[in-house]
Amino acid sequence: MEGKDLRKAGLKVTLPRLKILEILESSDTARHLSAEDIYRTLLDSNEDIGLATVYRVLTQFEAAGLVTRHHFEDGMAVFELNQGTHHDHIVCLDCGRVEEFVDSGIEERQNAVAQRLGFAIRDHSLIMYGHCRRADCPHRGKSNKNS
Amino acid sequence: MEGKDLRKAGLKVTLPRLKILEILESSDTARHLSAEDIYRTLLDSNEDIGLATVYRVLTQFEAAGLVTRHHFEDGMAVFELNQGTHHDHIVCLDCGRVEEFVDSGIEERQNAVAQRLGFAIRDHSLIMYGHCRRADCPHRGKSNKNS
DNA sequence: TTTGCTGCAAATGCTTTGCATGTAG
DNA sequence: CTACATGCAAAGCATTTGCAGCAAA
Repeated sequence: MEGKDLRKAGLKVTLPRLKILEILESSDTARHLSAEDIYRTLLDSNEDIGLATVYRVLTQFEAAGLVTRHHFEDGMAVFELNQGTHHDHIVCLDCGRVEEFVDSGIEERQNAVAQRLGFAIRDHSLIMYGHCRRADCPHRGKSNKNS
Repeated sequence: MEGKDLRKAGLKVTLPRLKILEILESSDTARHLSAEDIYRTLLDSNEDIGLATVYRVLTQFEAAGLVTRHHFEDGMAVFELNQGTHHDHIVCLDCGRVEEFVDSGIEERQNAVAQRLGFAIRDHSLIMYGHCRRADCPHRGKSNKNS
């Protein structure tokens, strides 16, 4: 299936890469996984894949444009499958849930600002942090991520 | 002078803290320093202050609201003296220069988005990365910071 | 077969911490 | 004098890398 994507990226189609791709695809709700998250998921699936490989594969995927790496405030990097559409993020400080959004107005004004300051923008990152109002969000003060 | 700020923050007025505060204040152009930057500046001033202390002091300053910690893409954290006014950042990928800006339109739309998604925003971070067009900016591919 | 991939363990780089000493209040 | 600060060295954590063995094409 998505072995094609790997080929196109100049990467051999191997089990670790397919598995990791699969995990990134299947995580519908919280599609923003750290290397550790993915590693643990692999262990749970009885896959014998090392953490170093997870990092290597994710780095390669990033270089190939398959995934994007984000640095949220907690330090640990999270990876997200690229679906072509650009979007920004809003992170719940209580439950760690991540929502995505696009606001064309924000995008426009960003470009205007960049132009005014004489910058040729190559990339940008907008992340808002706050408290969501979902019923299942535990307001425990400290964030507890991964489901 | 700013010993007051320290007192108000519940921190004893010590040489390391004053010196670090001073360094953060005096860096007019590139006011976004990493712990290492500050440490080296201290060494250059023949101050005998350990790197661990720099980190401890900066962390305390952050907790006290005196400085803000930013995580730009290169991983290393940078610290900026808080001057009350909120602003976002645009970073040059070539020379590492950081410009600050505020766009009320962006702020407004951010709030609108947050409200629409049911989030109570506590904080946000908008950073743009690009190439500036300054004469003294070396387009050397890799970023070379500190003056 | 040949090149590239993997696992493991060791190394890295930034940041934090334990502990004995020093110093502000 | 007492509590908090500091310096140093060692620890911690996420991430990267070296290397010998393995697997895809």
